[in-house]
Order: sequence, then C-alpha cells, then structure tokens
Amino acid sequence: MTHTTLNWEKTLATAGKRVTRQREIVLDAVCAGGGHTSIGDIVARAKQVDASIDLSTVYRALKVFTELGIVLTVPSGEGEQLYEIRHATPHHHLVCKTCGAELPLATEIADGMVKHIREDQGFAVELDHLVLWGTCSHCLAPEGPSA
Amino acid sequence: MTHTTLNWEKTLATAGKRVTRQREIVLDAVCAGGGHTSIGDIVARAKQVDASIDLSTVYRALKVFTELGIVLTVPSGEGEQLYEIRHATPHHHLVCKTCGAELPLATEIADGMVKHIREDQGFAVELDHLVLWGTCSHCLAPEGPSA
DNA sequence: CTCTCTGCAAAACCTTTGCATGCAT
DNA sequence: ATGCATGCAAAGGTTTTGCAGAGAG
Repeated sequence: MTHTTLNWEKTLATAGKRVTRQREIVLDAVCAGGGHTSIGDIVARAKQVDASIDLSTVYRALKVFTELGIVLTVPSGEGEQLYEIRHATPHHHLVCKTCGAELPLATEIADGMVKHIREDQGFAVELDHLVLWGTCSHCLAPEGPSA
Repeated sequence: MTHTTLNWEKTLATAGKRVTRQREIVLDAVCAGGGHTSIGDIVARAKQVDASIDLSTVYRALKVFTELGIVLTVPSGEGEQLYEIRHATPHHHLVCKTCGAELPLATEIADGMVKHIREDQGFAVELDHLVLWGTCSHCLAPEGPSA
C-alpha cells in the first residue's frame, strides 16, 4: 500500500499542519518498508529520494504523523522503535525471526484471546497492534528458508 | 521473589563470569521492581544501596544478565526498555493503563492462541514474554480505581 | 597469580531545540 | 501576507568504550 491511498493530506490540513514535499518523502519512506520500519531505514530511504533532507525534519515529520495517528510506533524485539502506517482496521503481525517476513495475523485469533481474557480474568485488553515473533511455515520446513 | 531463589551465581560461573557485589546489587535492583523495571529505576535503586556504583557498571551488568538469560527485556508502551527477571516458566502479563497494576495472564490462554496460530497459519510463535496493555477489572468498575 | 570487573573520564550516539530563511496556504 | 516547516548547527541526554587499578577464582 502506498500513502496515496490514505487521506493524510486532509488529516494534516485539519490539524492546521502543512503538506510539504519533505513530509511526503518521509511518509513514503515509512510505507516503503512495507511493514515495520526503523528510523535508520526511513532516513536512508528519504535521503535517497532527497539527499538534502535533514535528520531533524524526519524526526519532526514522524512526530507529527504519530501525533495525528497517521503512523504508529511498535517496539521492536530489540528495544528499537519501529514505525508503521496505521491501517483502518486494527491489525496484527507475525514476524519471522529467520527470514524477516511479516505476515498478517488473523484478527479473529487475536480477538478471541482478548475475549477469553475478558471472560476469564475481567481484564479488558486494548489490542491496537500486536506483534508476535516466531518462525514462519517456510522456515520451519526442514530444507530451511527459501529452499 | 528475590534473586536468592535463582542460581544466577552458577550461571555466571559457568559462563566464566564473576560474581561481584555490584552485580548482586544490580540484580537486586531488577528484582526490586517486582515486575518490569526501567534503567532509571534500576540505577536509582542500586545507587541507594551503594552510591559509588557506576552507571557503566549497571549497563554492563545488565548486558551480561540478559546475554545469559538471567534477565530479559520487555519494550514498554513508550519504547523504553524495561528489565525483568526471567522466571522458570514463560509467563505473561496484563498491565493496567489506569492503575499500573501488573497481573499475571493465565498461561493456557496465551498458549491457546499460540496453538491456534500454529494450526491456522502454520506459524510457530515463540512466546517467551507477552505483555498486554489494557484496563483491569478494578478500574473498569464505574466508581473508578481503588474505590 | 591470572584474568575479569570496576570506576572514572571521554567518546560515540541518538534525539531535540533555536534560529533565520523558505514555502504552503 | 501570515505563520508553519525546513536546514543548519549546537545542545541534551543516554549508552558505550579505553584504561589503570581492584578484586574474584
């Protein structure tokens, strides 16, 4: 998905923010990752498009986007902050530790667990974005990844 | 639980590492939080016990502990890294956004989801430590928290 | 006695901020 | 024309590293 399918421009305008070339580049860079993108990758990708874009601009753009809910942050396994486009429906990921693939997790499964916890322990889990790590079916196969 | 119930000394020894007063203090500080403890809290607690302990020592001790699996790290909601003693059995937490309580999550529920995902999508989730955020039953009650 | 760990200090790193100019509206 | 956004440079905070001496095994 690309950012053009989002109405981020409207969101910015409504908040009194401006639509600039740099912000579009940054948003593109977040999308480029496909899934979860680190700051390093975002900066690299942005600089590739426009070498003169400043680090502080990237940080500021990301801050605006997260504040407006256009992108959201997920903690990576190693404590690094990753950025991702917020989708309309809450969605969850399975990330393969071996090949890095990011697969969607069926919403019903996650929802089922939330419901289960609610019934069992009276605790209301807010599951905006769950990321689970493990090994995908490909890499589980004896031949190994991409065999 | 205190660190004395763990055989961390043996783990260190096996790895050719040494058991020092500073490392014991740091491990104590991690335990002190009860659940997830930030670096700031760990340092504060350690300095309270021994004011001359150095920041770099705390970082190095934490690094050794996590490498040996004595301590594990969990990303907090805000991207900060939290430290926690690794328990014998994988265990999961529910953290209340309102009152901060950390409740255990019934293992069967989490395991059920893992199994479900495995059957449904062929993906093997490694769930060493799941932390879910939400609202506990107390704070869900209309009177509000600690009524 | 040997080899690791510690404290200190400096370095490296990442993120934020101030300011004058540029640009979107 | 107005005022937010940008690039630059400098500051701020956090984590890491080099080193000589102290301490564990």
